[in-house]
Amino acid sequence: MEKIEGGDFPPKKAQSEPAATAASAHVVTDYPAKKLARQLDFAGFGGAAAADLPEQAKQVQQQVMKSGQLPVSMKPTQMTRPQLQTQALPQSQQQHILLMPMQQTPVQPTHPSIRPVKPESPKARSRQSANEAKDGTPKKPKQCNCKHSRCLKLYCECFASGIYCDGCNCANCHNNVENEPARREAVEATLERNPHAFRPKIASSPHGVRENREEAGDGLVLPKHNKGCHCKKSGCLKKYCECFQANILCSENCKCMDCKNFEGSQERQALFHGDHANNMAYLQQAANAAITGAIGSSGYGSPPVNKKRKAHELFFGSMIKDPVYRLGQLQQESQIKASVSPSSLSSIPGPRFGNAAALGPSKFTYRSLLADLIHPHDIKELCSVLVDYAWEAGKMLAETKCSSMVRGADSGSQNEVNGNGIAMTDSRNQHEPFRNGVANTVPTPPPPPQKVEPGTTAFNNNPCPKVHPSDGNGDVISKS
DNA sequence: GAGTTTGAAACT
DNA sequence: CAGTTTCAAACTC
Repeated sequence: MEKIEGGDFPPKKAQSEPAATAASAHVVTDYPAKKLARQLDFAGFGGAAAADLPEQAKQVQQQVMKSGQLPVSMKPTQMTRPQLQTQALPQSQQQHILLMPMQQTPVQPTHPSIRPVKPESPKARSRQSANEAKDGTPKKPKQCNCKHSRCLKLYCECFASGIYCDGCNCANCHNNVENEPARREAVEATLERNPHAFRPKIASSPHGVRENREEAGDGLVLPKHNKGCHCKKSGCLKKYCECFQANILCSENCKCMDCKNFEGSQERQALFHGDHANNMAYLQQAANAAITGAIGSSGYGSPPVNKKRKAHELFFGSMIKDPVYRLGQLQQESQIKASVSPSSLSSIPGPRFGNAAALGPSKFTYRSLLADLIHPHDIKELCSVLVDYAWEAGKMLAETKCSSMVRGADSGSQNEVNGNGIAMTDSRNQHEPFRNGVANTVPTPPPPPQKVEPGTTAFNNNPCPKVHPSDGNGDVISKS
């Protein structure tokens, strides 16, 4: 029995039909007639209201509705970090950005949700680089393998990310230009079920993306899963867990069982604690994240965790079992360490070092959108240069300090940090710039080394409110 | 590569 | 809202 195209959605075994043959005129008839005006909740992360969009955006929408593609030349009126990221994308990636059907509402082409890196789906991220051409040419960030969803449900990473399937291994795909009407209906249906369906899952804060981790002096941003995970068996330490996959700690939003994805978890630490001091993958990863952070990552953004896994393996080989994951975790810690003064570190023993994840937003991204533009050796060179400069600066500052100490005034400046976040009085840091993995010298965003105060939001936000065995009462470190 | 496990999404 | 089913990714062998 052959039903009208789309009439059997979800398509039970209708995979014989050519994906691209469906005439857009009569597609998907069993979707309830939804309110077409509904807009993707891209604004959920601070996107402008539709009415606020400039005329330019409307023109963009019109263009997109015609082509199904986001004009690369679009000029955002309010450049935000995600926007910058989008613009920084190679055109080959941008071409895959597509806009959700919004018949009456202008597009918000600059919202992170429509970035081609599929920030929304951690799953998508883990395979990102696996889809890069061997020559390094960036290709579609991911390839789904959907068989039954026609790539018109959130099961499909492409669909969930707001991009067309292209080169995927999916069957009976309707997530393409040829089936735009069907796709549009699917989007509407999805939004009907969940207005936030296309909203990023990982937020830098409960209230959305924030430009800087120290924004408004509110301490560090603590990214967390908007909905939280519901893991039962994975302990939230496998990529089944969206939090884990996004490389963030489980939060109070989670309803997981037997969660081990919390700071202080020995199981979690066991996953990424290892000899990484000279791990090039780690170095590259951290640098990558640092650059991303500097360029601008919206927390949810790319945590990209994994999908660059294969690329990393290509670059560095299988130095560790799961380099990407470990890298992310390691880098997370190293940035934390780098951002905290040595004295505060030394006063906090090991795993009890409080909410480490809360201290550093590093987990935001493991794959910079510039990753396709900046090669690892570039990063290495940059790091080398920075190391040199940091070294020189450190020496100069140390000399200066010595001078002032000789002059008699300084009685104890052990906690001071230089502009690069390097504790100048800590000889270990002076001589081992990469001691913590990467480093103090990785080009981290300008924000000077902040001294993390336990009283900050980050500290007060126990990522996992549940009481964990190894965490005692899940308390936070009290500075006093 | 096939089969299993897992948890989100979809459905009832 | 809770329970169940479906789905595709992650994982294992």
